[in-house]
This record gives sequence, structure tokens and C-alpha cells, in this order.
Amino acid sequence: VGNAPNALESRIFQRVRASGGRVTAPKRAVVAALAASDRHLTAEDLAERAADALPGIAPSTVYRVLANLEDAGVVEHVHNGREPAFYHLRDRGHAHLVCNRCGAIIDIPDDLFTGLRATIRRRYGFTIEPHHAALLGRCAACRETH
Amino acid sequence: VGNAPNALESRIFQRVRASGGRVTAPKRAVVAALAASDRHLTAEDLAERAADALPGIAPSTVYRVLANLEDAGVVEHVHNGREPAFYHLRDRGHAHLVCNRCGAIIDIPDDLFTGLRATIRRRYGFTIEPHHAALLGRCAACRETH
DNA sequence: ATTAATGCAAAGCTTTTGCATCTTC
DNA sequence: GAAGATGCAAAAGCTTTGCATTAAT
Repeated sequence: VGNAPNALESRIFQRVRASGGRVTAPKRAVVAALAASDRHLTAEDLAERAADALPGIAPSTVYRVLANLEDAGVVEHVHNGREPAFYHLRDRGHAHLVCNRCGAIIDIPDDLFTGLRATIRRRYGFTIEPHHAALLGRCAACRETH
Repeated sequence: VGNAPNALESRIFQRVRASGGRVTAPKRAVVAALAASDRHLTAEDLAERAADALPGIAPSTVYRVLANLEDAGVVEHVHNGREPAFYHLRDRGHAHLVCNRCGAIIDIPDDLFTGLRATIRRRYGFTIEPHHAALLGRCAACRETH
């Protein structure tokens, strides 16, 4: 839609620069697509949306932009057991539930993991990153339908 | 190794038959490979090991055998955020931690999820299946090395 | 006999990589 | 002008599929 300079996006590009990256048209287009959406976009989704602003954008560029934004700490990708992974801005932290049957994605707050994280840390020395992989299972609707 | 009829494998093939499947040489070879190992084998690993007993086995056959064994409820596969997925017999239930850095796999008991599962069920109506996706993060060694 | 399962080869799909060129800082 | 980023095209990696053949029940 608009291309007005926006506080969220400014902060993002500050971090991109801080991590040694440059601010380019493809990055602007991908960030705009991420910011405009209610998240949960695959790389292919993002390539399509970025192409609105930047018709010639290459899929490989989208992947590289996303990797770069992850390095800068502004994007996260989530594995969902189906593939492809989806991406979102790393604003407020939250984890995801993904239904094995219908693919529905439910956001859940990080604090649900507090207990489990502490237990796993204590017993195994392992630090879980609950954002990085979705919890798979069955949503309410699909459980009823069986 | 040996090819003696074994209680575990007999039970497995009962279930295969019960689910409408047939007991074939490739299934025997894959099940033997799964049973012989300490788990965490990829499809490719299994293809290699099954080939010891059955030299000509095709990769696509391994995938189809595994899908069939999952339908029969005797095998599970686990997504680990790296790909490829790994497979194991569904004996005692356990979930997995996978280190993002070194790929180490740690088995953890299901009961760690009791609280989280109940909370998610209550709040979202969603039933998590903790076996199906590994929890990703950093193992102790990789956290120290940074 | 039926019907599932196999082998082979080819294709599918997501993601990565090589390399020459262009842009940003 | 130096280093990063891009586009294009090709490749890689894992997995699935089509189809004729074989084998299990």
C-alpha cells in the first residue's frame, strides 16, 4: 500500500545496518510484506507480495534477504512439520501450534513454556527455543471431525 | 546379524497385517534395521542398512514402507528443523530435543509435557503431539562454545 | 485371483549456490 | 572503490509419483 516511512520499519533497518547489512529495495519490499501481514507467510508468499512493489525480485533474493534479516535479529522462521517454513517479524515473542490435519496455526504466548524450559534446562542443560519449531498436534475442529 | 523370529518384530507384523498391509521382504529389512538401532535413523540411513539384507532395495520403497508402518502405528517420524526427518519404532513414547548447532538428539520422557499439554488443551482446545516435532534449541556444549 | 507392494526412473518442491553485475555505504 | 546484495540459472536435497511388474494373501 503506502510507502510512508514507518517507525517499525525504521527500527528494523537500523538493526540491519547495525549488523553490517545494507538497506536495499528487496529488503524494503520483504519487510513491508512482513509488516503488512498478520504473519505466517512462507518464502513463496513473501516473494509474491514483494513482487507487487518490486516486480523482478528473484526467489533466491527473498531467501537471502530473509536469512539476512534473521541474522540481524528482526525475523524468525518456524518449522511446522509440513514444509515450507513460515516467517514473521520478531516483535513480541510467541510460539506456534500447527494442526497436522488442516494446517491451522495458533499463536501462543511464550510464558506457557516457562516451566518446561526450566525443567529441560536443569535436567539436560539444554536451552529450548520454542519459537523455532511449532508444536504439532490436532486443533479442536479436527479432533472432533476425527 | 541374526534373522531369528523375535517377539517385538512379530508384534509389529501382526499390526501390519491388522491394518491391511502385507509382510514383505522390504518391510522385514526396514523393521530389522529400526529394531537393531538405537533409533534416530533417517530414511537414507535405513535404506543403507536395509540394503545389507536386501541389496536391491529402492529408496522409494523405504519411504513407502515407512509410511505404511506409520499407518499401522508402529513407527513415528520426527521433524527436527534441519531435515531430513528421522524415524524410530514407537515403543515407549518419548520426545526429542535437537540442537540447532551440532544436531545432537536427546530423548526426553513424555511426562515432561503433562502440564503444557493440559494447559494448551484447556486454553486452545488443541491437543499437542510432542513426538512429532522435536524441540529445537542449544545443547549444553554448544551454548558454552557459544 | 485380488490387491498390495516393489523397482526404476522421473519429477516435485523447497532451498541453496555460483557467478557476473549492480548498489549501497 | 570496496564490500555487500542481486538476478539468473543451475543444482542440491529430500521425498513423492507413475507405471509396469512381482509377490503376498
